[in-house]
Amino acid sequence: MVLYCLRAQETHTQDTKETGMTEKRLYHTIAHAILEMIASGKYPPGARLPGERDLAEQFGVSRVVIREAEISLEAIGRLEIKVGSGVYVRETEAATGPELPSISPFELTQTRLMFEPECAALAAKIITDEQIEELQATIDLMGSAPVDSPEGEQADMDFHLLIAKATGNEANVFFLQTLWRMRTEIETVKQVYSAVCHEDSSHRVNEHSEIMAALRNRNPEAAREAMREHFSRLQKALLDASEQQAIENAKRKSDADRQRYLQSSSVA
Amino acid sequence: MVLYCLRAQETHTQDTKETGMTEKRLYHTIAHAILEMIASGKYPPGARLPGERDLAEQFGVSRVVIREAEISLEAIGRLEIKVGSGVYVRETEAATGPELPSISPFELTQTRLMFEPECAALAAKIITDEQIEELQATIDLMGSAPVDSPEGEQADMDFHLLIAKATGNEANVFFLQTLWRMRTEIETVKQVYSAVCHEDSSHRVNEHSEIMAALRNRNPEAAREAMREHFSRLQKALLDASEQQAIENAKRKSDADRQRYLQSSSVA
DNA sequence: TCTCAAAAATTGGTTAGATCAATTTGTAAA
DNA sequence: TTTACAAATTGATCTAACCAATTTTTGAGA
Repeated sequence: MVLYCLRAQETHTQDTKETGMTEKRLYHTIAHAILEMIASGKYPPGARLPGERDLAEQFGVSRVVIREAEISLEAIGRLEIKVGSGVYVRETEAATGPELPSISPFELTQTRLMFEPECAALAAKIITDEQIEELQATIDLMGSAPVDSPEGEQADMDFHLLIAKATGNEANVFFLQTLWRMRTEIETVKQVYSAVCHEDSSHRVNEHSEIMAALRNRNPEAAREAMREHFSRLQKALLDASEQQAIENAKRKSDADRQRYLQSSSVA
Repeated sequence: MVLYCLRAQETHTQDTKETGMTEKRLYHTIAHAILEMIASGKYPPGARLPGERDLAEQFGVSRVVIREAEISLEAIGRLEIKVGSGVYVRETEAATGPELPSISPFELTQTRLMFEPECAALAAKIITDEQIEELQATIDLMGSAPVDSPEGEQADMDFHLLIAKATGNEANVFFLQTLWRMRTEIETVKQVYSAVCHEDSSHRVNEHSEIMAALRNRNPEAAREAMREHFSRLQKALLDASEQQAIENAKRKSDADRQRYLQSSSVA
């Protein structure tokens, strides 16, 4: 491998002129070589690649070229670059399409906090008895399913999705589905969410029940407020979790985040 | 544009620490800025971007960062880099974002009525003076541009998009863009909207100005209410238009029927 | 005046070396 | 054993060059 790449570098210009087959830019060649290293099984999904400095020496090129190659592979979802940690081989392969933006769990929760209470309020006005029954079923299921089980997750999604459907607006359904895709398909969001939901599940059933009650009474304001409370608490839980994860001077950041989000979500 | 990006660079570290929302790596920020330049229409498909050295100076970063940004955009097919010639905008464009469902203009407007007032309320709390200036520019532009002109449409979109950006939440920006895609890419929605906007444009500038005023005063409730009013009126206009259109369709149909029957009777 | 090849300017590609910031790891004190 | 701080690691960015491919300009010759 190393030999090949050294050769590729040394005879770089000639290769392109004589054969017209090898890549013109060095970083393309290197990117290709990195993909081959991964394909060879030397670096399985999740593994960490050697540092820029090591690779630069191995391939006999400058660090910049290594970086450019890794950046291009990151852009197409094959690598994940973590500052101060290293470069890792992505395992997803297929799931994460380029169609969703890269957002943080805080951003997702804030957007849900803005959108879903309005859905609940609208749904409260026109929800049918059958839909209320379906909603109740998801709550019962979530109460009996084990914590963190796929069934519990499914029930959680169904609850929110059914409320969107109860608005009778396909655009709302579409956005609710997209919000959920963000939660399950964006890697960083998925990790933080699942970490939080571990301790969070006890509150969830209660809060869903309160939303339920407001919908039963066809009370839009109460439904909106209950849904808001649901996500406000989740946002706080996320902040607490992020605080626990970063023990050091991340405290400053979390405090700033908390203050900002508490402030922004306080006005009804 | 340049102003925004310079700001992004200068306050880079602070941004990431205080909000946790903006991108951590500079070249991501620059890549995003380049995409915005393209989206603004300044560089249509096929056009050549300024050279690395120019962009580096404009954005106030080193050439390396510009290169990394362009390489990442090349990797996802948005740019084409030609050695010795320049960097060009790829014509692909289409198929950005998830596939849209088929919805009606009423559904779209209702969802905007639910979502965008919340964006306005949130933005009112944290919008910057620069962003307010940009917003005002879109209103001025819309006031001077001819009705139904592409410039007017663009200014309308920019107004709503800038408010979403002012929330500092990329998820909000994404949803706002998706809402606008629904308006422009779904055929039935596009037709009805353009029909309505013909008569509606006089109100639009006034309503945008009222939203503007609320944002200037950093008044979330007023901003929410003004945005609500904006879409409530639009919703009514849509209803009126659909009523008229239904009448016209009915008239046309009866005319056709009449003609057909007259014709058929004459033949007979 | 027109043509076309050589020179000059432009533009992306690469290198080297240095500094900064985030993260991880090692270590010593409590 | 746990905690807290120091040190090492690693990616991020900058500067200042120089190389190579391409485009533009120039000027001599037909």
